[in-house]
Amino acid sequence: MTIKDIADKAGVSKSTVSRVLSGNGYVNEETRKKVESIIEQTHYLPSATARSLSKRETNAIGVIVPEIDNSFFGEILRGITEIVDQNNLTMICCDTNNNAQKEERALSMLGQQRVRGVIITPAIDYSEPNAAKKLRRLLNNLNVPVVVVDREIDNCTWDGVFYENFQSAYCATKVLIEEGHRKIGIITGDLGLKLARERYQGFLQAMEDFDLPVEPRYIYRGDFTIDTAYRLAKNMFESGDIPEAIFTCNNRTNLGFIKAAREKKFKLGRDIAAIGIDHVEVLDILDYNFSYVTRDTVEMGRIAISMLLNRLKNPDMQRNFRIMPYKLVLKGSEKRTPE
Amino acid sequence: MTIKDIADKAGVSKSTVSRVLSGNGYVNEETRKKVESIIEQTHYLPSATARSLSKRETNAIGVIVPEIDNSFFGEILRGITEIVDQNNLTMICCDTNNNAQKEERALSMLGQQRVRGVIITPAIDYSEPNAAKKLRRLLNNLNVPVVVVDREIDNCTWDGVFYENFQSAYCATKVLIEEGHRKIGIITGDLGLKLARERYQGFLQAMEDFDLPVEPRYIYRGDFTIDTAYRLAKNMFESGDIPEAIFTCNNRTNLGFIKAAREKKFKLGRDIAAIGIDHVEVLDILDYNFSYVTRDTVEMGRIAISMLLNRLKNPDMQRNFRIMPYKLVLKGSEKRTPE
DNA sequence: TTGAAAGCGTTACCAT
DNA sequence: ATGGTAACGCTTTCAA
Repeated sequence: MTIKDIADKAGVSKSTVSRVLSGNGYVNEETRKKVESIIEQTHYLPSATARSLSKRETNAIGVIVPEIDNSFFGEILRGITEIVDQNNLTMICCDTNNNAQKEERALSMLGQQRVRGVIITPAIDYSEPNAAKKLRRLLNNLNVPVVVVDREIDNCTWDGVFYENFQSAYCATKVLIEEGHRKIGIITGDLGLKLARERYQGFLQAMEDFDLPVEPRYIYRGDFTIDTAYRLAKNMFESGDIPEAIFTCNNRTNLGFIKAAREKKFKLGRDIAAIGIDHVEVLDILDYNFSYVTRDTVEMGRIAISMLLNRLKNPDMQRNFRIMPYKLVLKGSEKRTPE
Repeated sequence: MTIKDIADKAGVSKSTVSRVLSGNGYVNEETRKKVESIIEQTHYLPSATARSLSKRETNAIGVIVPEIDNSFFGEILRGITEIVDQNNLTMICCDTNNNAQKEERALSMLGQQRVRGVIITPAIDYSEPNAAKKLRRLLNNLNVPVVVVDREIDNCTWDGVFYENFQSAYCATKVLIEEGHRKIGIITGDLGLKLARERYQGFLQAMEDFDLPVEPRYIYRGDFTIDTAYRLAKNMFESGDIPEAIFTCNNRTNLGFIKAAREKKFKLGRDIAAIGIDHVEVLDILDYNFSYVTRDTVEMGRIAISMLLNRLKNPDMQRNFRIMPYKLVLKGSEKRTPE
């Protein structure tokens, strides 16, 4: 079923059908009705492929996430789809599983699909030293607008939505300090990532500003995974040398820590104080007493796609660089009050 | 940058370039090298659009989920992307937010994109009476293989991956019964959905088989949302007429119930027994004592996409209809042992 | 207000 | 082993 078939059935030319389809150009009311009814009857759907080729432009955008089954990205995707839908776009979605090689293939695929733009949260790459450079080259090669989400790419000029990493970490640490804790530890993220370093810096700065010593033995170097955070926390609890308070640096790290604490029968807010970065929906639902700083993740998705659309409309506008503000949510775990 | 440009630079014809690109047909080793090096240098990426138009076939598949930010679907998508990636396919992803109208538009979009097949978990639709019929018509109109996931569509013959709804509910209920509970309640899902009815039936059958009376006042009709389950459970706790054990029918319902129980200071496994359907990753991580029956969700995604690929290869094969087996995971909440 | 025809970037068939 | 060319299903320009 092609536009030609419709034209024949309606006794008009392809051009006319094309006009009623697109709404561009003049077409007699009678013929329009006629054509429309035939389209209706036949359930004709125009080929986006042919249309794209002819117009030299698709209506697809590419989205690359590193962990599609992480609720954080689920929420980002929810925000993106809302607006994609409102604008009659098509979302091509890729999951890299935090693997740079998969990311490269995804980028190549999106290039071949001639997407109008891409929204990306880069994969964490441990092995490759100049991974950022390569990623920039690949993205540049696409020659379309890019919006970077959450994880910055060094030395790039693309639009992006990020987070007040330093400030939120500073705030979280300050909360612990103001509760009177002195021996404060941190389970960091992968310090190869800028956002992890920023969070770590926020912690250090707060400690310094309040004249508290940073004890190296209370710095636990994690990698943003549940397993590592769990292992580090478990070792900590078993070591007997336990800080009064712990700051954990993302949703996975929060969970790894909480798991270990539960296992070791350390009750948050009583035996040890704790605060983290990022919310975990289920903990909220359960009114679990874990305090944290967080942001509106769904909104981050909406902002990312909006930036992309704006850039498409106005390619020369100045760089959009949005930093999501943090919100502090206290649930009691920031305290340490033996019952 | 088109195939023509590459051909010119290499001093050969488009045909030859096309051959080295696709690997089909003969091409001299020397010229191949030459062409390949030019492709390399210029970062040329062939147009999937043009290719699709010419070959009259895309390499895209469409995936429609009702709640992209629900971890259940996050896991399904993870399974799908794994295999999509291995097969050099493109995944176009749509979220319907459980809205039939959005679903309809998504289907139209996928039709225009000429996807090779679609994997769908239909939206729940409360208003429309003959929604199933309409959905079948829309899917039929696409004229491509369909794989239905988790939520059945009445009177259809498409391949599908579902769940042992009846059996898992029966098993869960039996666990409660064998723990010695007599007054057993249920928070159902939306009984407009077949899978919710099947789970309800499983409950009823187990009660009957063990000669236990089903008390209408302990049948709480939910709709698979956290909020409704929470409200129902809260009312139950406040009513004073509380069953000894409760069976909850999906991951959202589990959470709504647990929330209410926590709020009312009812400790699972001590003050009230409980068991649910579906796992909640975070509860597992925390070793929360909530018992449930569940399935391998990521695997469901893998199975769905595999079915689609098989059907594409062999259109006439008999219907694939896979029922995921349930696994029982006991964590203590099935008991009711005052300390 | 309508139609004819060229063109979009590929593939595939037929010659050579 | 390579090149020429028609075809894929649309849009768009130009002419009528």
